[in-house]
Parts: sequence; C-alpha cells; structure tokens
Amino acid sequence: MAEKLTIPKGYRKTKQREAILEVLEKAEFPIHAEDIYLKLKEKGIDISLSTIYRNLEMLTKEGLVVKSYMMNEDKARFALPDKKNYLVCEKCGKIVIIDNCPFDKFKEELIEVHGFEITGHSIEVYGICPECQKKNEN
Amino acid sequence: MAEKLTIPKGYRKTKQREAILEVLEKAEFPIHAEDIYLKLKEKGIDISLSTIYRNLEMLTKEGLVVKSYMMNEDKARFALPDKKNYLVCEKCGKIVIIDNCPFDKFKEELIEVHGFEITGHSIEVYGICPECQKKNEN
DNA sequence: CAAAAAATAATAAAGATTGCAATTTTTTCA
DNA sequence: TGAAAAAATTGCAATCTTTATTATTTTTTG
Repeated sequence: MAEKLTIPKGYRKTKQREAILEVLEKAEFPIHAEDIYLKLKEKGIDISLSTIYRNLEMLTKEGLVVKSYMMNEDKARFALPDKKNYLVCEKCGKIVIIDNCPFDKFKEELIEVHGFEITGHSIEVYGICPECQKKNEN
Repeated sequence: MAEKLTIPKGYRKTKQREAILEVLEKAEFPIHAEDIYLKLKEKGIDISLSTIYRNLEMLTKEGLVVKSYMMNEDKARFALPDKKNYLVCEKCGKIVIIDNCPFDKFKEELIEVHGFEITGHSIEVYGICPECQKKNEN
C-alpha cells in the first residue's frame, strides 16, 4: 500500500508534482486527469489542468504511471502500475483491482508463440459484481 | 476467418451498414473509425463519418464489435470480438492478434476470488517484435 | 542573492466524437 | 405496387478531452 513514490531523476521538485503523485498513491483504481484536479481543488490546492496532463505524460513516459482506457469511456485513466489490471462491474461501475495478476503464467507461452520480447501488459475484465448480482435476480 | 456477420435484429439493412461490417470482417486487427471511412472511400463508397460512428456505437452495444484503446493513442479502435486480445510492438507498432487466449484458465480463479460474474475481457500486451529485436541489437 | 533553467498557468488550438435538423432510404401494409 | 410511417444517413455544428503556446513564476545553481 505505502508505495514510496518520488519524482524521477532529472526533474525538479514542485508542490504540484508532489500533490499529483500523492493523489495517485491514494487512489484505489485508475482515475481521470480531472479527478486529480478536483481532488486537489477540494484540498485547497489550486493547480492547472494542463499541469496535470503534462506531469501525467512525463510520469507515464518514465514508467511510474500507467495510462488506460475503460469500457465505453472516452477519456484516459491513470494509475500506479500495481493497479493496472482490474475488474469493472457493468451495472454499477465498481472497479476492483486484480492483485497477483496471473499474467506471468501466460507470458512464457506468448514469448514462445510470437517471439515478442514482452515489456508490459494490461488486462480489463468486465462483469457483474456480487452486489449487483443480488439486486438483479430476475 | 469467414465470420458470418449480419445486421442485428431490429435494425434495418442499409448499404452503409453492410459496408462497415465487411470492413470489420476483413480487418486483421482493431482499426479506427477513420480507417473504415478511408477504406470505403477507396472502394468508391461514399459514407459519412458520423454514420460510421453511429453504427459502431450500435454494433458495440449489440456485442458484435469490441471497442478498445491502444497504448499512447487517443482514439478508439474497433474490432470483431475474436481480435480483441493483441500484442503491440513498441518500436514499429505492429499488431499481432492473440489466438487461443489463455484467459479462460484465469476466469475461474477470478470468479472465486472476487465473486464477479464475468462477461468479457480484453488483454493488451506491449513488447518488441522479433524483427525489431534483430534491428536494434545494441 | 542573481542568473539560468525548468515548471506552471491560462488560454487557444487541435482532434475525436456526438448531437441535430433536413433529406433520403427502408419498410410496412393497404 | 405505392403511399405513409419509421428509421437511417448527411453534413455540419457543438462538445469534450488533450495538446501546444507564451508569458509568468518557481527552482536550482554557484
């Protein structure tokens, strides 16, 4: 849980940058650029949306953050790499992170079959969460 | 290969619709709305981009088509469901479809751990293809 | 503490997607 | 077959997310 995220080498330390990293650390699943903007606004930290986008781009390039798109959404989400594989409930939209991603078992198979050198992956699973299953028993 | 795609029940048969389905059937990997537009233009079929978007939305809702976003691209791609899991080369952008997706083996595990009723999934793997590995031996 | 480099803010611009009103095409059924 | 009704398409405007730009502010360096 307590990831020790620091601003990557070669980049300056600014309060905006640290605030963005803090929001990403606390987030329980991938969030939108605007979510970061609003969360910081709540805390009284005024920041420009473009600063958020610029920093997210940098953090993604540096590998500290993973960008993803979710089912039927036309805007990107950002998360720390350990939150990049998730289940989404089609009814209520709940997002549940997949820990211990079973992907590694596939990896070898994929390397063998396709010859790719694999550097990353992202898995999105859709379904209906237990609560919504109970609600909609029809 | 020869998927038998038909316009879903309750929708009218139009040449635009059939043309869009044909392009999707022939595509080897997920493509952009604009790719469909250009492919049809080549064939002399003049169609409006908004018609393409409207139909893609309908086909996605009906489950005939899967929408996805690719690494560092800010526009959606569309494909038949059997092409939704793929490898992307980070160097040359080549896309290779993953057949016989090993996901089913995980499915049971995910159901057990999270209680979700699973309806779908999508896997994107990044890496470097064999050709680019050879080129960049440095 | 002053100069140089980097980052931020604010706004404009770009690009993808959706909405809308008018027109055209399909379907229906008399 | 051939109106009439329903649905779909067009063309364009509007919207929304993301990127680019430029002036200003903040950090860093020595």
